[in-house]
Amino acid sequence: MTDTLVKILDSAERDVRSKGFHAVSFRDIAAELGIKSASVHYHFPKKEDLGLALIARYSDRVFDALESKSDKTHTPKEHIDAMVDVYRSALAESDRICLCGMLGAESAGLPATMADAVAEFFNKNVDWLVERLPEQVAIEERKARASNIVSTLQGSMMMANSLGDHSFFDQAVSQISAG
Amino acid sequence: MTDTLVKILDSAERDVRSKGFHAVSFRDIAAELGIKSASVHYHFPKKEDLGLALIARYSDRVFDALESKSDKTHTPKEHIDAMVDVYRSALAESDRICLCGMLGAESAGLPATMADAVAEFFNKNVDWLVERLPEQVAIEERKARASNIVSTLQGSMMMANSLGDHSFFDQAVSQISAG
DNA sequence: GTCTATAATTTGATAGAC
DNA sequence: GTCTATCAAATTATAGAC
Repeated sequence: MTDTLVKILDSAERDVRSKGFHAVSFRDIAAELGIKSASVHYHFPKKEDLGLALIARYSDRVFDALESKSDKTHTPKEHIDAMVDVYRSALAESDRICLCGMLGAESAGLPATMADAVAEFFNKNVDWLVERLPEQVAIEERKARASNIVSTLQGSMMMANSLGDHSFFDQAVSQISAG
Repeated sequence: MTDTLVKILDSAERDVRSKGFHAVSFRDIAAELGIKSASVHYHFPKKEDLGLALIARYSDRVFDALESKSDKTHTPKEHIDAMVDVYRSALAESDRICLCGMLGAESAGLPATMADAVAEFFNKNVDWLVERLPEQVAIEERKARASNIVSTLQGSMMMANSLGDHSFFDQAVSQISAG
């Protein structure tokens, strides 16, 4: 059976991804698991500890999925498609936006350690793409294309969520060029 | 001199756009103006009232700026550039993301009236572009392009904010095609 | 319109029993 | 590891004086 720590992270991730970090309380999380808030504090003494654990786990999951989906692929187009699929799945499976999309918006109101971890997630996303875009394209152009793609994925997730229409995501990302 | 109501809206907008709706309190806003929270409640009895007023004012400002910037322009490219400029100015002048970008992320944790107003803002943004893209392009394709552009603007604002680098926005939106 | 005062609730967090 | 109990602070919101 799943242990409490994982259940706490699962519940907290759901809550943060739908309402934001400040709108989620230890009591909310505890109540969802049928335990007390003091038990949540046992696993994560400070809210910041919980936030950092959420970001670390989420980032690992995204990059594991990226490696897995692009395992046997080689072309830039296939790598772009892999990232689009990872984001699409994140939206479809949870009906929620990206954890770091939420925290990136709230950035200025978060502990600096969390804001830094979120920024690192974004940099890693862009870098992952830059390394897989066509070599013959100038590095500055590759950076621009990668920045554009990750921005589009983040923005379309947020808007699809707000509009209550997942097809908005597909519509918006359909315009991402093969580069 | 500016009256209190406008000062409240200005202060609240700054706070919500940097930390999120739930992270902002009536006391925060009052303290910034050197008044008491009860005085803020006089102008906006419920927090929801304040939120709705913020969205209405922000939306009006954006569409006024769009009309103004695209006043004497005619081509689709000029209209796209106008919208990019409006978003760039919103980021540059405030060092903050779009109010509705923040609230769209927090959507599920907001009063339904606010979530609906935010969704309407996004729909109006997309529609504004759809009406200005080339007529000869099929309507579905125009919708996809418009959705892509607004998504990219929202996403790149959020990421530029998280990364503390406004040039990220310029890099990402430089890829928006003239269509 | 702004204030003081306060109610009712929620929050992050801790001490200590089991 | 989970609980009860509790705290200090913060939150939305209201009543009523000025």
